[in-house]
Amino acid sequence: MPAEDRATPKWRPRQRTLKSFQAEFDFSLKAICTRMLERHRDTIRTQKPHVAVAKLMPIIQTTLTLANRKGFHSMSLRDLATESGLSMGALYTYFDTKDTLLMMILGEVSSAVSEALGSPPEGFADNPAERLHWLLETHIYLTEVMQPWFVFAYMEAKAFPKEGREKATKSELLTEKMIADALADGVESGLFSVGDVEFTASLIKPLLQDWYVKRSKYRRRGISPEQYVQAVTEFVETAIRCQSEPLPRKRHRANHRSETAAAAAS
Amino acid sequence: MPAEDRATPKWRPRQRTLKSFQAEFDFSLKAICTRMLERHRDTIRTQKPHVAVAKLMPIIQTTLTLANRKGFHSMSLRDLATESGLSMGALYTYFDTKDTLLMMILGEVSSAVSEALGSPPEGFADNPAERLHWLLETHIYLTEVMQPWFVFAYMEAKAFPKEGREKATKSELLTEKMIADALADGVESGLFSVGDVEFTASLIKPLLQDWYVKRSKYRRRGISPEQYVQAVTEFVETAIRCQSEPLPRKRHRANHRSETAAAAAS
DNA sequence: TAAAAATGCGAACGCTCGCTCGTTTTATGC
DNA sequence: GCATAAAACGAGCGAGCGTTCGCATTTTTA
Repeated sequence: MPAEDRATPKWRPRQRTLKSFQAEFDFSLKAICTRMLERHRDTIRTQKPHVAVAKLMPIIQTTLTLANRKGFHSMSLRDLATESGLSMGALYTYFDTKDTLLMMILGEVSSAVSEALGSPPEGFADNPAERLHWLLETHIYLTEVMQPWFVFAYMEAKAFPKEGREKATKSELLTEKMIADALADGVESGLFSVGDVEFTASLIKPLLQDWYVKRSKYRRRGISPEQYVQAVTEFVETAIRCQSEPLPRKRHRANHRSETAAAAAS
Repeated sequence: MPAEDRATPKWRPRQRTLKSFQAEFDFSLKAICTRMLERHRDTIRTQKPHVAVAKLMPIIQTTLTLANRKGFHSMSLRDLATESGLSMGALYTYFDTKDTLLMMILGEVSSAVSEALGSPPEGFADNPAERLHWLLETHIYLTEVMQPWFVFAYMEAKAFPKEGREKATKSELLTEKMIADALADGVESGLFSVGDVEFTASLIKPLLQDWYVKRSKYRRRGISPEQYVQAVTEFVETAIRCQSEPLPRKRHRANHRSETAAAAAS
């Protein structure tokens, strides 16, 4: 039951959906593993690209599954070999160290963040609310598509070599900075009423993280990515909206409060 | 610079502080280890209570430090023995298994949650806003006082034996349920405007978790627990407030928006 | 102060880990 | 269809893990 189906008063702009995001970016396992191969031609000893990608896919897939279940450290390479249908020796043609495997995954996560969030559509200069909405929306759709990757990065980053921690931290701060910038924009143009934009940005961030860290909770409740986008946007906008004037936004529906209520009630 | 010191218009109610929370509950390391000993007299082989508590303290302290740095699994008992100033053998008079050590810590966390959040002051029946405020405040102060414990529970719970996971999950759901109840109360009395109370509660939760999971971030920014309480309360209340009538609350200051702005700006 | 109880100690054990390497199997080119 | 290169294999290595246990040391008791 997509939100678009219900009766709506008057005018309804086209909402960006998970599907439209997926049409825009290719974050499929295959695509990611292809990029991964390109970035690690030096450590991956397999010559033929199509063979390498074909084997990388189950390796990475299984790694994410096992590591997210028990922790990366607790996942033994023997388990990984068995589950992914390879031998111990074969694994080592795709990485030279268990830590390298970790870094390969972290690298794809942070580059995915840069790619998806790094190039916002133009024309946001005069519309901070829409810019903020785009940020939240894009982040949620990205982490939806790459959920196990982001959980992995979130849970394992701190435990590991310095380089990995820095990569994760930098990626996190980038997101927070972008939110803060959008907020600052809105404050400047008098649309938002925010005391400390950076502090507020750091309150918004956990709302985005919860979507992938606690994904199963929302799945259990039947909350779709689109519904989550709407709820978070609304929650945030209501909290930061300048009381004196309402927030006009092209893409947003008029009577949004009661509507989310209906959408959210499973 | 506590909030109480600044000039304030007219009437100012006494705000609950971290200090007043600490006066109410004893969640010092010593107190927790004492409770821990009582709960595990069967597995702790040391006879004299004061000896047991005296040794438990460095053991637990070190465990939290090392596990939060590298992960519980990656922390070896040899490291733990060295850092806590005991021998391998001595460790095993305080727990019979590494997993037991984990469970002992998880147990204290979940019982601390029950104790602190389980008995709200009376007189909230007719004031949902204050009830919600009390919940957020208490949770934030509790996790401030026991920060390493909560980080430990948050990061390690999923990786470990079924019993541990269930304990953590149950504790989490309890908190969420309490928030949802307070929200439902507010909706019923017309003070809050919330579509799905459970969904909204699950959006509020990550705001509470962020305080201890990302504690260093807020420390770096010079945000005090009191400031965080105020910011989160405000953020949430603004988002859920029923537009038609304002939220009257005994303990809240009048001009709170601009004030938080000042407080939050380091 | 000597006997007894409580506690601390750390080498040793069995096991699993990440990782290597000589061999076997599969794919490619002529 | 054979020679050669590419890839997969899996037993074996040393290291480090959690855990044990007999004995040394400290503390209490009488």
